[in-house]
Amino acid sequence: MTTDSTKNERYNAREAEPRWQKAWDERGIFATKNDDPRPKYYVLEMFPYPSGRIHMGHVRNYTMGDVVARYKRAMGHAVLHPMGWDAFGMPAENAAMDRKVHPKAWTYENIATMKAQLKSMGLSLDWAREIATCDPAYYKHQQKMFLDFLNAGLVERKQSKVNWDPVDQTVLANEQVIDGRGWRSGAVVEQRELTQWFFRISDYSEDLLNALDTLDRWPEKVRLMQKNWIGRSEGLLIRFMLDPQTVPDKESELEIFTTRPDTLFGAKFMGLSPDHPLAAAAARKNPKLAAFIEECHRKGTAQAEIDTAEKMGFDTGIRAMHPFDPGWKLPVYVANFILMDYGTGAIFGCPAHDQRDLDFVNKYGLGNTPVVCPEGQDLKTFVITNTAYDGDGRMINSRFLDGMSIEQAKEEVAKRLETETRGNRPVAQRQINYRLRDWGISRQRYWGCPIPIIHCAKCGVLPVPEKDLPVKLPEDVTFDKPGNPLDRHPTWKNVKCPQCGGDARRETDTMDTFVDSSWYFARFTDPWIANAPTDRKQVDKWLPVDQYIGGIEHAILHLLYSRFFTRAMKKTGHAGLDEPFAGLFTQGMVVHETYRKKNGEWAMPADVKIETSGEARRATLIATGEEVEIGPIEKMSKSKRNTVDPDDIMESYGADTARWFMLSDSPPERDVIWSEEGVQGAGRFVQRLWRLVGEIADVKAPEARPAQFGDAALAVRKAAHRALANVSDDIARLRFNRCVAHIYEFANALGEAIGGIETAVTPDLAWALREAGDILVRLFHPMMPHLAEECWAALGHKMLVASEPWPQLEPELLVENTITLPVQVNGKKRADVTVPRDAGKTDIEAAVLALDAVKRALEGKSPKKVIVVPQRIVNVVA
RNA sequence: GCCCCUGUGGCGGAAUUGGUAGACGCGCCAGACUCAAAAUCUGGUGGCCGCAAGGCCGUGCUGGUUCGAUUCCGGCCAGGGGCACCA
Repeated sequence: MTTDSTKNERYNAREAEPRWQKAWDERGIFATKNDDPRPKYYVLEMFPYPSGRIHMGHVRNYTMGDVVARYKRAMGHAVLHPMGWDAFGMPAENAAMDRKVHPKAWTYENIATMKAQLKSMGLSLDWAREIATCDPAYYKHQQKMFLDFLNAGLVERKQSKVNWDPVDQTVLANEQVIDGRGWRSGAVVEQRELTQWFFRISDYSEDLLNALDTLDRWPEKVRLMQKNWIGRSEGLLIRFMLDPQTVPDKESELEIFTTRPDTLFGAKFMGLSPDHPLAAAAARKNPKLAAFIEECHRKGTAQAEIDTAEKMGFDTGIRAMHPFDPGWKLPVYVANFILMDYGTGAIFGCPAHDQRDLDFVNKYGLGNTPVVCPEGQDLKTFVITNTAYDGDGRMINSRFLDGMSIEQAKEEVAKRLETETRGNRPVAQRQINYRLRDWGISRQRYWGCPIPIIHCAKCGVLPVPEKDLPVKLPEDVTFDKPGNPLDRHPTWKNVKCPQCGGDARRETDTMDTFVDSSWYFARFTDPWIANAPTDRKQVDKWLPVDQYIGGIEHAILHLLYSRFFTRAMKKTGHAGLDEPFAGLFTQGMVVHETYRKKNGEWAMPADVKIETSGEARRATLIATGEEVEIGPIEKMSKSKRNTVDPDDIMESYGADTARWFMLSDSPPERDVIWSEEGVQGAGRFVQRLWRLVGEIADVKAPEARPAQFGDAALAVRKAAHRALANVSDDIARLRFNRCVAHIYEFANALGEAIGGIETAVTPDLAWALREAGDILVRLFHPMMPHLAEECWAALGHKMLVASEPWPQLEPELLVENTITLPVQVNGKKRADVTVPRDAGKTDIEAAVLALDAVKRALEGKSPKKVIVVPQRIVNVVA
């Protein structure tokens, strides 16, 4: 079939894409109305930090979200698909220090650049709802909620140990301490006790853990990570009496937490955290102990040190009495491996069944007694030397517990000790402990949301009165000195006490930026409301987010904080639900080959040319022709220079090609390898679709639907509706790589159908081809929206395909009249058999046994059994 | 150390969840068009044997369950991720 030569023009993405973006903008078709009566669908991608330019990870993330948004819109939903900026944070301050630009100017310039980049991707976003967390119109509400949380008992001020950088004069997060040194200054980090603000997330430990089971549209992996992070363990709090002759001051007992009360008869020592009050009390009388505790404090910030740190202890001289035998005295050690903020900061050590305790006793010669014996183990040969036994078994060497299982022994110990009282209190009680700690939100930083608190020498710590909100960041600050610019601002921090009117001081700490991102999804539902953080009507309407999409790196912190924050908002009346994200999808990274020059420097993909001959690939620098080594495929990063700039791809191939390639091949949860060949393949397909649609547009079809369809026409219609069914199902399940494959298949089938036309097109086939063309364009529209508009127009439609409904499936076209079943003999495929769709088992069996291939495979033997699985397979067992 | 995931052609991956292994794409090979190139189109492409028809082998390794296993169960190997002195 020949085509008009004018239709042979290539599709020009660079010209077409801005044109269609403008058309969408002018018609405002992506603006969401809060009074839209259709069923709601809220799709959200994790909003970006305005670092400067978008990267390929953003392209992947936002493409996926956009496919879902466009699909749901076509399915008749009122879709909320907003975008904003996680705009507070350290990089802006670093830029201020390095380049003398104000953080605010730097941030807003980046936002402008990145917004233009996102717009060039053709995303169907409602930009009218755009928010930036550094805007006082946003953080004012965050301050209001902080005060509400404070009133509701969800915020607390307490002392805590922090990593302190003495050069930059700021607190560092654990991730910012590298090998014991500050990541910016390189100074040795100190441990300091500071008074900080905390959100009481640990009050919700149990709820946050239990509710994970209700999040059935979250990846199992993320739920598991959160479960481990919350870290629930059941155990027993036991009060040990101390030997009065050995105790300093008025201490008389020591409370410990254990999950293994069954091993109580294997105890060899008691351990105290260096921060334990009893350790401090003992140190007051013992300078050597005090020195040891000091030594412990100096170490222990750097991860590497903790990994390799030797178990060290110091005998306090105090002796504890065994709860079941007052005559049995246990030495009380201060030990460097015991944490103050878990349990009670004190343990009893059972070396035979705990590796750390074993390492400890082996160093100090305290010995061990096994009390759990593995099933089938000979008691006489059961000795623990260097490896503790933490498996199952029977109790031994344990008096009244002997012979019991671990579970029985735990229960027996708990029962005995919780019914025994001392000073009107039970000696032991059951307790559930969580690893999750309260969320410290104080940062000694400028570029963050100010904590709305005033410190008055007379009246104490006071909230800023609501009428004075927002507490705005002053803009006249300097970054020439280390430390927090707010702290040395001449006027900002000096205020009058709202209670007594005397001189008072503002809180100069700002909030952790994770606070900003813990509620932005709620603000999107009505970003205009000025007198409250949220409009309850809109929050109730739109939340939870139906589909949240982002990187796995946020599996714990951001997602856990948001879950807590939503609960806190519920308690203070700002929201009505517990779980903000009904569906979560974590996408994989974008990775790329690395290229290394002879001198060891990395080369950028854009500067490298790849040649292939046979199976060998060779990379050379375009500029000089120097051969570079092709290295392993790694996450795109500045350090390895294996990044590809989205702008370059948009420029040379267009947004649709980039979007299509991002969705092809790799399943969305896995890493995708960005390759030049892959992009070219996607670009080829864009042109192929354009030609194919051009050919269909040339077909003269009757207005009316024909009453009858011939074989060729029916085949086209079946291919179209099968593709429709498959693609719909796969988009709904976010299996974009399969959508892509099905669209390829469909385009291949259509291409063959048109190529097979020899003379004139019959009216029924012409009609079927036009129908198939319309379906094809609407199917790929969510992935390649600009090309789809261009094709839709070429097919003669006047409306935008972006506001067209999804095609109607005709299910009867999915049903075949005859089916071809594979035929196995003894489990090996030998033939196919084609039978009517509703053929009975006996008919199929007869047809199968008549096949030559089956007779041959049976070698004259008669079959023992014929298994016929309807619609699936036939297996002949000889 | 504890917990979890993954392993299929040269490559990315598919397989209706126990029923034809390798869809679709990339790459490669051959051909058509062209003075040539680009672009495009056609055919081939897991391995081995065979002119062919066809046969044998094949989803990390190794056992098992089953008429039938990439899929389920046991053991091992390899790679990746999370937590990490949490008592």
